[in-house]
Amino acid sequence: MLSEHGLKITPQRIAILDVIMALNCHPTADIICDHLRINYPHISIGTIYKTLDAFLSKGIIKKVQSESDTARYDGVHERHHHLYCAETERIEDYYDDGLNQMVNDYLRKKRIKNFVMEDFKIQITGKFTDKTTN
Amino acid sequence: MLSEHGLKITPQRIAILDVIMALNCHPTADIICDHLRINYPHISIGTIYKTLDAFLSKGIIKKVQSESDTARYDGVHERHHHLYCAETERIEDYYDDGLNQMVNDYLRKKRIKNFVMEDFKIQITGKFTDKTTN
DNA sequence: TCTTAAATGATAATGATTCTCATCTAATAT
DNA sequence: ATATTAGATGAGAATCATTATCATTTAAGA
Repeated sequence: MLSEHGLKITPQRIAILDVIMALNCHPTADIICDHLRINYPHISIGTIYKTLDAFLSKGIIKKVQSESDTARYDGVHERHHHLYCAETERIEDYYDDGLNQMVNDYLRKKRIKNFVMEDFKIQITGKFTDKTTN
Repeated sequence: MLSEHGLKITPQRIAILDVIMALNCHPTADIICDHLRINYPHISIGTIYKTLDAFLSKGIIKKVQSESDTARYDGVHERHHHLYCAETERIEDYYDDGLNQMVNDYLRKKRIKNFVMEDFKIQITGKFTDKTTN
């Protein structure tokens, strides 16, 4: 996966990618760091940020769009949207192919003036009625 | 508007609200500060942040969801979505009642498990083909 | 194995946002 | 109109996330 994108393979990068894929929540850099330190006590937070940037620019991960001040990352590639509770900052993935197609068709046909659409994301805000598992 | 929400009316708050409504882009706290300083050279950036927070908690303004590190604010109340170019960080409002209704109907009918929807927002990412006016 | 460009780690620097606290002021009661 | 007071302001310090610096180390190809 790393070499596919022309990134040098290092133990740190493998570990970081593993953690993001294993935690399939939407972790902050600090949360990623906490998990890495278990097996990798000396990894530097700077390295984590630089690696996350490298992954972002290659499209291996995405930043989650949110209103909060600390960045959160997402390793899921399939097209999906987010359920978001402003109160608790909890974010869950929402998969819905029917919704994707419907909105995609609509926007493609619409042809927005002065804009070429590449992608879209829906944030569905509200309240969760169950408990977190993380 | 301020008294409706139980906020004390001060010249600073009036000025801040005026600036947000006048600039109908999606300004950062710093940009708001720059504009305020023209008529209000002594206003403190701390006051601006505190006032923006007060406005947010009353629902007078909204934070824009984005991937960037600096918060941007939005004073528009009608339901709308955002056109966003990652490269230039430009954000434009996108109004589309047909889209609103279609997605709203779909999601209401769907009844997402363990979640009560309150609202949704669509970020349409891509590239602008014209020049900014700001 | 050698070479080298790139990655890492430690730490300093930056920039946005929040906090503190003494002073001031809007709103209400007098 | 004046006094009272809870809440707002301004200036600056403090915090937190993120980025930059730079000496050292390492992956990858020759």
